[in-house]
Amino acid sequence: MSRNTKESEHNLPTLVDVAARARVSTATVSRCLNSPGQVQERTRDRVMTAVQELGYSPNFGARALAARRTNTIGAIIPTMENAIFARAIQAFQEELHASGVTLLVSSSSYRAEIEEEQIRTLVARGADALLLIGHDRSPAIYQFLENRGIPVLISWAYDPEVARLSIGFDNRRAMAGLATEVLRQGHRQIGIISADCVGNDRARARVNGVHDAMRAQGLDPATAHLIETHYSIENGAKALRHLMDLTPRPTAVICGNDVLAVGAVQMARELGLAVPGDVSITGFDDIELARVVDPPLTTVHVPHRDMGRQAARLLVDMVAGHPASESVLLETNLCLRGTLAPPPV
Amino acid sequence: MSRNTKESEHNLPTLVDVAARARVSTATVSRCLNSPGQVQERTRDRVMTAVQELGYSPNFGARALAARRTNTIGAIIPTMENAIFARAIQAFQEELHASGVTLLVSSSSYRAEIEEEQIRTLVARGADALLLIGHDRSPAIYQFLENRGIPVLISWAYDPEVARLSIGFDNRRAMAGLATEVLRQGHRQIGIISADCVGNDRARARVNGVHDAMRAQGLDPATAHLIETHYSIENGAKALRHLMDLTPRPTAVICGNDVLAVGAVQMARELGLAVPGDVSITGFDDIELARVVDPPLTTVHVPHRDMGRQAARLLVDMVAGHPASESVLLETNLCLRGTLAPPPV
DNA sequence: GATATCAATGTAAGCGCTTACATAATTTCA
DNA sequence: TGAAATTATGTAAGCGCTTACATTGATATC
Repeated sequence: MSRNTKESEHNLPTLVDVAARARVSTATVSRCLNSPGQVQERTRDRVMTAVQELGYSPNFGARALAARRTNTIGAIIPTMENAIFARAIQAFQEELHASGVTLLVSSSSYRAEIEEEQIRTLVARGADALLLIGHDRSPAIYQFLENRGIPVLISWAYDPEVARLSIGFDNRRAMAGLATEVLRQGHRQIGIISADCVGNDRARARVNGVHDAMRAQGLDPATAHLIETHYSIENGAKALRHLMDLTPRPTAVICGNDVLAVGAVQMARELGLAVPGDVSITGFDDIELARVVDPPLTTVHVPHRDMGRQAARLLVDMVAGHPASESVLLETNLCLRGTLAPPPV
Repeated sequence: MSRNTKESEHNLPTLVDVAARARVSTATVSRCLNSPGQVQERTRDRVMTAVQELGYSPNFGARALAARRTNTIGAIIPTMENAIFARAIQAFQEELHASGVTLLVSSSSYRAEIEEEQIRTLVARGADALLLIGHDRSPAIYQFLENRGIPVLISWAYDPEVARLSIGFDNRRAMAGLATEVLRQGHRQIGIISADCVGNDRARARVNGVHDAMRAQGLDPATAHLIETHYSIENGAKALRHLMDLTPRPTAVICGNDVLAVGAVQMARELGLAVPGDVSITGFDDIELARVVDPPLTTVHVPHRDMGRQAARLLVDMVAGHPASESVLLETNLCLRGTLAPPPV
């Protein structure tokens, strides 16, 4: 590229310009900006005036290059379109902001290869640490992060089996709790609508949770009909229609999240089935939708906002060299609402 | 900071390391990475092997500094917690990704001063262009962006009065259309629940739209009771309760968005009022919630996803030096659903 | 009054990369 | 076969900042 050639070249003011205008060295300007205490008030005023007059603002790349840190934390979530991530990330960002840290977010559309690419991009951009969702990803990428010394915090999952530092809830146990309640109410024919379990440890754990509960009641998990699909209201609806065509027909449908469950509830209504009279339906997450749908959804409440906030604090500490000694387990609680009742007689 | 002193110092491989290992110059490595065509296959293989073996990945800051561009576009939205922004941003990102551009998003919590700070941060980080929501912001910040030669696209708004390039819909006209329908059905006592109009041109335009429709029917806009509040289901509910205490009581409540409207519908139910039998309620945006609530919300459909996608294309063109010649107007359409009916007799 | 101490500022060496320009190696063609 | 044209690679000068270390000048201490 030709330099200083294009007419459109915008020559932004640099530290040197500010220094010249304020009649000080670049070092002094830099100090004014980074540790104002070190410089005399008279000088500082002069510098700040020059900064104002020139409309100077520091170049992040240069700063990162010279200082070797960015005060930036990256997060990669599967999608912004699910309120749970939006909510957690919002809290995460607010908390980071309070610590003077900038957040870089990307979403991977639940695609592993996109996520990997984004991890590399964020690292290249100098993210000091990363927040990721769930454990499932290639060892290579974990190795990459380790080589680079980038602290990583896994969220949305708490799995005692995995050593990696994480903050989250026990998806399996939480779902087992809900399923136990479903069984307690007398259901024996169970349908499950889940996200794709491959590469999604949270989804898998939730399905396993249902199976655990069944086994505990002496039921064969294999009798639960499982449908895997992408998270969306529409897919939840389709899956329910499919389940309702089965013989014997499930009297309770346990969904991997609220979005699927809402779709299921709507389809049930469309099919002329009463919820929970003809079929019980449960969700997971407790998003706003859950209370808006009629009847309100029986689901598992997950403290998303709290998770986001705490994750921010943990990561800031990790960057500062004080990693938490162990993973953080958050509690979920059952929200028994209108969509669950005993099976029809 | 002491260099090479801390034991924890992670010395990442640099271009120089790769060059040494592949026995070529740094220029060649750089070329392999940026314009592989320029380098002979044999050499390239050697370089790529070295890159692999060292686990090299380029330093973004250094690259931006040297190349003077970042292939990054920034976006600032009011909040991630409203599905409309999440949805648009998702589409925006997908489209940018296809053009090899990285997206940096922040959310400002609807606070002007936070937004300004974030604009400066994004610019300092080298964003090649910016996507912003709505027109309302200080002239100083527009000046700042102009000085820096940063292309800006305003979204969510199309206001023929404003010269700035934008993509969006005519909030005022769209809301006037909905309000006209409300009036046509016979409502004369109107309540309005809006977001805070100060600093929010979209909210203001929507309120004005209602007023326009009233004037067109020979009604005095001052008779419409306006409540301004933050967007949330809860606030929508509170506002409705307030409106229902008024004498004369509004027979129709026009809400600034679906979130408020959903809150209003729920509160109506709580108060034992039938919707739309006792009171009609309308929203704006057509988010998923609108169809989930019972009865489904009469609202205005806005093509969020489409707006995000097109915004990405426009911005990529702007960065490439081909700015669109004029703002893009997107069409909205009325969704007449269950919450609107003639007033009780 | 000379010296030690301290605060304020300046000097200049990089940080890791891209790219204009120089040079070397290869191909083309008279 | 040799000069010209073409292609592949190397050299080195920055990009805009931070910061270790050097310098200066003022104040405190003997």
